[in-house]
Amino acid sequence: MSGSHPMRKPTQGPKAQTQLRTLERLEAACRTRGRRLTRQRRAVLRALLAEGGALTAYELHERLRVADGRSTPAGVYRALEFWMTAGAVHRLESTRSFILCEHPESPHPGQLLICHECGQVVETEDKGVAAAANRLGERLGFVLDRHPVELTGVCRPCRAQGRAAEPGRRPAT
Amino acid sequence: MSGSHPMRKPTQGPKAQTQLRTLERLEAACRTRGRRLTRQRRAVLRALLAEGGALTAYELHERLRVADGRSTPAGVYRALEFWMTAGAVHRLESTRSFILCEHPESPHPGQLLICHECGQVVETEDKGVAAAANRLGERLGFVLDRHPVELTGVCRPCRAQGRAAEPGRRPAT
DNA sequence: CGCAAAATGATATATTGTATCAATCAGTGT
DNA sequence: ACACTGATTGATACAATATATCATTTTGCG
Ligand SMILES: [Zn+2]
Ligand SMILES: [Zn+2]
Ligand SMILES: [Zn+2]
Ligand SMILES: [Zn+2]
Repeated sequence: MSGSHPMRKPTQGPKAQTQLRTLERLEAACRTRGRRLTRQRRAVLRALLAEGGALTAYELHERLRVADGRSTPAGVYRALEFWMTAGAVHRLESTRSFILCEHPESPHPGQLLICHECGQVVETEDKGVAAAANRLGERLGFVLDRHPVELTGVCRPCRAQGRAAEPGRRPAT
Repeated sequence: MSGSHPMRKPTQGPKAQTQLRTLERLEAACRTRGRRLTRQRRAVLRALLAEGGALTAYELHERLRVADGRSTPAGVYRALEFWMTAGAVHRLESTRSFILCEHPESPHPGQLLICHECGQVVETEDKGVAAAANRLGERLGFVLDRHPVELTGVCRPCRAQGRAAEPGRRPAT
């Protein structure tokens, strides 16, 4: 993930501040509900926050191993599973990576816009997309779940920098 | 894929007929354009057609190996890559599997509705979802590519059969 | 035919994700 | 503080998914 996209800047802007508060809230909520807030789980959450973007399980493992040699892939996956169940982390299927949820306060059918040039991810809660998807589901007899919808494309900065050839699939020419 | 979802019936209805014609058209188109239509590529396409649903690369490899012991995972992945570039096959990121495109005649930003109980996949070209996604992309500076959007949920038959507990994520209770 | 480009076969390896089970830890009641 | 109980971890092995490399074969073409 981060290795293959060296362009992403790990800014610590107001978004990170908001996430930090959210994180503390999440951790607290966790404790008071019988779920256990452990060293490893906390470490995974904080590593994702520090990164400010998506990381693969093994990238997380590498980072955690620096501070605590006992980290294992299995442990990282277990922690990720825990946080996904809690709604605090999303899995990006298209890049096999994981990212902090930006609105963990409330359940939400969201969208994840992913730039396949720089790896940037933006999370939204667009009513239009959600409604259209639900209508489509109804029409076809599907009850959609609330996993965020992944939309891939090219972000503005990447287009400006000339990366991003033709968006979309090449026609079979 | 098929192993984990024994409920899917491999119907050979009118859809399969349509796909067969499409397949022949695709194969012919391929030949006349300098792209080579080879034994292995044809075998992959026909295996997907015979299945009538999604298969993982290794499931394809197993099927191909029966008829031709020389099939390798690498070869299967190469053939899949070829057909995806040609727009004839879609990759389902959420299940790491591959499926024939149901409308390969024309390029399309489509949707793939995936039942996570039975593995059924329905491909659509819903204007509403496409438009909403594009509007969202514009608003955020993203030019979306044309990979189909994956929507997961539970299909009607599966809901009727009592499978499909609560759709969506459990709130962090 | 004889060449060059495309594709394959064979093999090795990288990446991503789970299973198992004994040891440890966190919360609970005494 | 102490022991009890179930959740969690550490350690290890392994399964599943995907790509890299390169010599050989096939294909299209002059
Ligand atoms: Zn979210
Ligand atoms: Zn970008
Ligand atoms: Zn399609
Ligand atoms: Zn179903």
